[in-house]
Amino acid sequence: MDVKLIQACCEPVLTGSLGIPEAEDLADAFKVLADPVRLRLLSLIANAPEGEMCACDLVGPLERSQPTVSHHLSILAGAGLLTREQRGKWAWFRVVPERVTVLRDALDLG
Amino acid sequence: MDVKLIQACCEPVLTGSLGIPEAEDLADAFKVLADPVRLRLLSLIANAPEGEMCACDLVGPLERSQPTVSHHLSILAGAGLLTREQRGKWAWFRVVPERVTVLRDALDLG
DNA sequence: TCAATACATCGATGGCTATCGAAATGAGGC
DNA sequence: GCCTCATTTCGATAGCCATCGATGTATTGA
Repeated sequence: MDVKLIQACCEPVLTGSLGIPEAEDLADAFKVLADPVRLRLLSLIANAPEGEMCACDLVGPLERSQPTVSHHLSILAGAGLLTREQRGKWAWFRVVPERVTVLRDALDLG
Repeated sequence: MDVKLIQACCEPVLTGSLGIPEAEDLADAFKVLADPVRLRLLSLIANAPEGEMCACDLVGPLERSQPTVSHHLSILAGAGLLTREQRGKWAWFRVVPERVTVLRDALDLG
């Protein structure tokens, strides 16, 4: 995947005319959300007790191989939807709600 | 594409634990938005003078072939994001804002 | 009835991506 | 310096999807 940082780029889709580059950026951003494994990763991490989770505890619930989970975590982090913090040999992830808000705002109505 | 009707299915991603089927439905819905041509179609139609546009006036601005535009219009209509009305030999499309809202709500924060 | 226009469908193709096993990287502990 | 464990990266594969040309269908007007 084309892991590009999600940024506010434009008026909401329905209230302003969307240029070609803006449409491509937005489409890339939605592409990150267009996978059930990534949506569940976001959900699991956002609802974790301390708002964070270790990668080691994410493989089980998702029923995917460890490399696959790592792949999706890296896409989410690359888009800025997750932060990654290394503590010893474990990697801990947190959701960045502001990034989700950017996408939500793109769907605002006039 | 798996053109499935977009429906409110679940708690927002970040405030409730997302089950497997709900995650798949949501991912399918975001997949519809994850294409620059479809985003520009939504934008063009939503910002048209009367809130509607004829398919014949959409091919030009998009710089895609007529079959390709027709393909994307059918995916958007299948997802319920557009309505299609046939008038004589022309097909007119309108945005259904409530469907967009369903996706926006899925991105609400706790 | 015929030609022209608008749009959808079909079939094929090229590119992208999710997935996995295997190998590499890197951090702790002994 | 080794060994182990967590994680990432690599290479390969299978399936999906955007795209287009060609064709089919329907409507309008001459």
